[in-house]
Amino acid sequence: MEHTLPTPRQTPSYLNLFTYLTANPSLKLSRQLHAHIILTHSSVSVHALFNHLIHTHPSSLLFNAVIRAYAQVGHYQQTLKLYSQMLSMGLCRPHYFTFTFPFLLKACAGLSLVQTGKCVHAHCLGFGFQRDLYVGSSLVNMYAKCGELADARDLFDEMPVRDVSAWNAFISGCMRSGMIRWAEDFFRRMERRNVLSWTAMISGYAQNGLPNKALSMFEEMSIGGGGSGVRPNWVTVMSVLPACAHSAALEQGKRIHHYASSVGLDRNSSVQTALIAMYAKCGSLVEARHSFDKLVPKGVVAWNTMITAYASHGKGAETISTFEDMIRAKVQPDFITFTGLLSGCSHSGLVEIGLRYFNDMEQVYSVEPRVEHYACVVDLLSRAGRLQEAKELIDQMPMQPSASVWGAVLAACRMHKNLEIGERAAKELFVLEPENIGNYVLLSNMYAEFGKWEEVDKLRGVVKSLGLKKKPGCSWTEINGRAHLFLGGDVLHQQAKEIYKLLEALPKQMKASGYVPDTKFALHDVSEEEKEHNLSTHSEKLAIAFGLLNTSPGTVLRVTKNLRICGDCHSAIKFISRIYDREIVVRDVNRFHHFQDGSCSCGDYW
DNA sequence: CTCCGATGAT
Repeated sequence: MEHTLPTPRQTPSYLNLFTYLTANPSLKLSRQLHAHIILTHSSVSVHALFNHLIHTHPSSLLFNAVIRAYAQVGHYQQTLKLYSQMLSMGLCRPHYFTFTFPFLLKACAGLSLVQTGKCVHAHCLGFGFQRDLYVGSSLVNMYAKCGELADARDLFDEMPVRDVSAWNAFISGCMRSGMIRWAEDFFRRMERRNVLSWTAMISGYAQNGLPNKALSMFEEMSIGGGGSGVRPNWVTVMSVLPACAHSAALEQGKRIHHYASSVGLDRNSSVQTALIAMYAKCGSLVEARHSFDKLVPKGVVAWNTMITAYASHGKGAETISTFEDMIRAKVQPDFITFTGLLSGCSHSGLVEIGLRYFNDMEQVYSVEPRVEHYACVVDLLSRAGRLQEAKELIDQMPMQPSASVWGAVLAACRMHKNLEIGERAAKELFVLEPENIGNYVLLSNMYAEFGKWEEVDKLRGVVKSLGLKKKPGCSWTEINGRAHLFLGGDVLHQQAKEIYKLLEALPKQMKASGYVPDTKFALHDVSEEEKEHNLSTHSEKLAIAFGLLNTSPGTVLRVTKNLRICGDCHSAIKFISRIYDREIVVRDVNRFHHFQDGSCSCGDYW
């Protein structure tokens, strides 16, 4: 009769477990220990037990069993440590290694330890496993995951037989290293593709900033791949949702949600978590919250997602109350929880509360502050205009300030028109990340605001000599499931005439109700009149005008911009929301703005 | 036994 370990509700005393396992030496140890690690979510008792067993019944079978168990639950350091311990005890019966090497290589791959991986590779050769299919796939995977694509390729070519896993391993390694073309090439050359092949491509596209390719690949898989019997699984769905989130493709996200429900994949908690994030990033906090409420039990990632969602939408009170709910639910926060919480305080101007959480995070919540948290607090102080305190905090940091820290200072200096500290921050940034165009643009914009055109020219020269290119601003909006993209000053659009007509009428209407265009956001040294015109053609305005023209009254407009929203546009959109009686949700690189009845959810604090 | 894996700030 098959013996089973007790469930966690009846967690055995250590002695019982020990007696139980030592009394049954013929039991399938791997399965038993594996089950125990999973059920108790802890390897502590197993580890202690193992140490006793190894002194009473030392055998390579026991080592292999535990190595396998640790590898399968992702405790890779333990996996590798046990292997070397085993060798040092003189236990190396080769025939047990058949199943061990793939696990060791998985551990090396997971930890990105290419040197250790090479050692294991040598052992594989030494024990004569170089022609084994699983060892071969595992080696390809190990080298590919560690970024050693040439070695991976050589091993792949040398395999006497290649199954679909070897192809998949190589493809996902290419994607991880950003070698999209190689991945595409191999994917096309495959004779047989399984669900992992498709998912590797989809997640690879999503993670390499090509959300549209990820989405079309998902479509192709669902329609074109359906014929060959490959259906998306929960990993596929979980991987494609960030692509919807990235491109703010709400309609497509809803369709995928619907698909997931129809095949029962929406019961998977990782899928549900990805749905929360997708809805939040597509601008629909209501649906995000709805998915969050349906998810039971909620893990730390789900809580983090909801907290961060509120933070990015500028809902400070909700950010905090969700965090407090999480604590009450006895879920241990992690470092991401605090980046969400602190940035939420920052976006909502809750300076004192944010500082209190920062002080409590280590003592009360046992989360050690990292440089990201300092960046959030520096942002919190700087945004509120407390630049001096921000500088003092930077001086007291226990680690080197990162680019994000100085980046927060620079952005706030622009907001508060502090050229002196801004120049200092920019100087640091030019050393820390000389290739980041954004910093030059930001400083240049500050010089422009101060009318220092010769400094603007100087910086422009620096940017040119470094060979950096300015990112063109663009905005897009989704109508009937199709995205419509606009560049600043776009005149090529089919409806350009109507769009410009609508926008040209705006200044008059606005001036009549007391609005003054803020030309400091037009950053070229040209006449005031021209500056006004430049402003009227910013991509976010074009996208909104297009939305007004093509949706029925009352429809919420959702616009996404690839850069930070412009200040003049911000005022104009507030105005538009009132005269056209529309709710307008704008997502920029940093956060969401909800415009309604002449005001914005950010309270002009951004 | 190997191949696909969600949440963060600036």
